[in-house]
Amino acid sequence: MGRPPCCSDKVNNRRCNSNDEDANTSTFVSKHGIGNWATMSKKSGIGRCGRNQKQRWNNRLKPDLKQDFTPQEEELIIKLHATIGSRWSIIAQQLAGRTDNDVKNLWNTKLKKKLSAMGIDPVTHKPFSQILTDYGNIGGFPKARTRFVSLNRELKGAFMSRPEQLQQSLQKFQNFNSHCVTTIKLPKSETSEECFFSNNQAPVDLLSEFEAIKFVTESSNYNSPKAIFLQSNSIIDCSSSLLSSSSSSAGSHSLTENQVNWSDYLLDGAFLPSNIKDQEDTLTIEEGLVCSGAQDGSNNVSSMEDSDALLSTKGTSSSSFVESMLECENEMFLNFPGLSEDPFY
DNA sequence: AATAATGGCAACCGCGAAAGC
DNA sequence: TGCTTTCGCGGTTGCCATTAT
Repeated sequence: MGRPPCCSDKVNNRRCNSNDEDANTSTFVSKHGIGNWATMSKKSGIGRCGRNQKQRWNNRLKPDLKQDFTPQEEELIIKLHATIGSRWSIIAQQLAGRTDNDVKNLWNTKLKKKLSAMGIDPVTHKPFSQILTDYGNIGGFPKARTRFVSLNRELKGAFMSRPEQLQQSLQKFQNFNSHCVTTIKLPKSETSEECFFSNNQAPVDLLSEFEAIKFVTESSNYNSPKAIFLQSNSIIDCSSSLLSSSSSSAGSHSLTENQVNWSDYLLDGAFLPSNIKDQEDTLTIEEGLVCSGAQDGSNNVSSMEDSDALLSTKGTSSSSFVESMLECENEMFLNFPGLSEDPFY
């Protein structure tokens, strides 16, 4: 009847680990490899729960574990967290030699505070001011938000267990994306597709694909066409150091190669002041590209002055754009029926 | 110098899904 | 098919070192 119990003896679940235990575990693993930890616990005679032994091995004893996080890794963690939330195991798999526990601890002890200090909510990756604004405006577009949650639930399985299916889905999405771009008559920059997909790229760059899905999701959110035109360059290209960027405020929009584009850590183009966001839909696609710096394929974001200048000279015809986006959205849900499902059923 | 507060890291624990019988 | 256990994951807690008062 069922498997034998792993460990029910709580007495042995001590919090401390001795060097002897570690050495014993390492010896056992080197001899027998990694397998049934409950069995290992018994055979090794350590007297610790197999589950704890495994945890100890994975988190501390494994030979390929690294010590300190680099600024690039920190940035990647922030970016991935902004996209998929606290899926530490998935995030950790993108960082060689890192454990989910390490990533989680880094986030809780360092990165969360860092973002908060920058005025960015580490949960939503929006500025606190934006959250306060939203708080007074509850009831916006729950449909789009629900879809994003649904996406997150599906991501793990899609990325971790069915790579071939993922490639197929990505190809489908790429076709859809191309069609969508054509539909809304988007002047396609040479790098725009490469940013999100590469047909020959293997293995799949997880961050890029997350960005792509985020791209679709944002496209279905009616509030920010800006996000559609932002280039999704590699995080490594984006900046060199989060640590050295304390001087780059949220309002900084003119970036050099080594500066952090803090809007990358936000969702839904949240840095835009509400008065700009409200008028944003009135931009034409071409002007949107100009605003986002996408026309030249660079990662630079144009200055607020530029945006203001454009906004001040624009008309108010937004219906064609909205219709285009709705059309794209409908087609997207035809291609990806799962997106329309309620995440809790 | 003593004590309290804080921060960082490692381990613990509960839950849900998967797997074995 | 149902029960039981394992496994993976993520949130929480405990411990220790450092800093502040």
